Amino acid sequence: METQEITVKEHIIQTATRLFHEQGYNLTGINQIIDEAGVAKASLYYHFPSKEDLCVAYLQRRNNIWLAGLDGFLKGIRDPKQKIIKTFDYRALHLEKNHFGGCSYIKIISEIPQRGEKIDQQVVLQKEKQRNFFSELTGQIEEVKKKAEALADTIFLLFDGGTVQCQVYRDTAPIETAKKAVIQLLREY
Amino acid sequence: METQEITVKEHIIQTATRLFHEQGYNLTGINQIIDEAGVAKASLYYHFPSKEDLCVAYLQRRNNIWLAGLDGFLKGIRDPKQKIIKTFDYRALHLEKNHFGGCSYIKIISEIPQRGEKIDQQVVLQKEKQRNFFSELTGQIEEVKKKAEALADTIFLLFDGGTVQCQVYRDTAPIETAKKAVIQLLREY
DNA sequence: AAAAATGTAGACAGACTTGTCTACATACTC
DNA sequence: GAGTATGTAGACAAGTCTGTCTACATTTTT
Repeated sequence: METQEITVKEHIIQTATRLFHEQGYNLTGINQIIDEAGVAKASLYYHFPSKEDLCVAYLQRRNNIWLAGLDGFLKGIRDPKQKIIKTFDYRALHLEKNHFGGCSYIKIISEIPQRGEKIDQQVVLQKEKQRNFFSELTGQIEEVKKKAEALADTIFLLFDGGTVQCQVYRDTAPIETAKKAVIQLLREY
Repeated sequence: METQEITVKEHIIQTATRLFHEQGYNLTGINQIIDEAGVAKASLYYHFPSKEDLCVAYLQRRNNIWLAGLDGFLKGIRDPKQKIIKTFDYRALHLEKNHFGGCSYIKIISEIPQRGEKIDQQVVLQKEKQRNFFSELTGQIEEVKKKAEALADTIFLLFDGGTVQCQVYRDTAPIETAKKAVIQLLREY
């Protein structure tokens, strides 16, 4: 386990991530996951008590990877305004790479309507993390201090709006439009 | 048939609408629809060749009702800017009434990943109708003429962003924030 | 060397799914 | 009055689903 970097558990999550995102959660069966991952069913249920728990792990991991990748993409940029704008470029690349599958979190709560349960809680948690990313940056813009939270909210709306419309139209145009709107918004300060 | 206003077919669509929106498309079975509608299975398949076709009918009907209801809500308002702003108020009411279930079209393409098929085409069609609603109004704002399309795009981004975030947070706050951003945007002209 | 952790392979239960089919009833049109 | 359209009731096929279980293999830790 220490010798090979990728464990069976990790391999299961990676396969589940791909399938959940490409086909959706409800249309992806446990049997397909173990087939494509090349593992035994007992191995999946050894690491994850249920499909629901596997989904929670997928949601956590996905945002961690997104935020880490974004961090690398923004490396070297100091200006918080530029960081915000560049985040939309990263989003465009990410959406294209993921075949315009949309936002994992919005997708999953569209499939799983039971509110207050594990998956729902995880979605709210991860979306809050995404919002906080923007509000930390708007808080660093000197001229804006008092309106930092409201500005972050508006940027986050454009971010999610762009993401879901890219999903609908299978094109990066909406997120590019969102980026332009954000640039305009930041120019006011 | 002519005597009673609500036909069996209509009753099926209404029940499907409620269930598709509350539980999601994939988690709602044909059997549940006919049980709750109180109709026979053969009646459903008499009016709709398949579940997919029922879904298309649901998507069409839903936007027609939304746009008709919106039209009534905006009756008496002349100023296109005010119409746009009031649309966000109507959206808030609508989302609350529908228990923050989000946008039917974004939900359904999150569940059904097969692009290019009937349902997918219907989603793109209805989202285009929604976008056109805004672009017709921005086209009526005298001062803005040349930027009308770009302005409509930004408003539509805020509209969808607000809608999906209301779904995540089960609160009208995001669509209210979107409304404020739109007001700010329109003040520039 | 014994024990615990982690793995494979696949049968099985019980419940669900969409769509087809038979058999029959009612209502409206010609 | 015959024919068509629309309706009910429910069995059925053929497939899917999640999760449990048995039986056994390999690796790691104690």
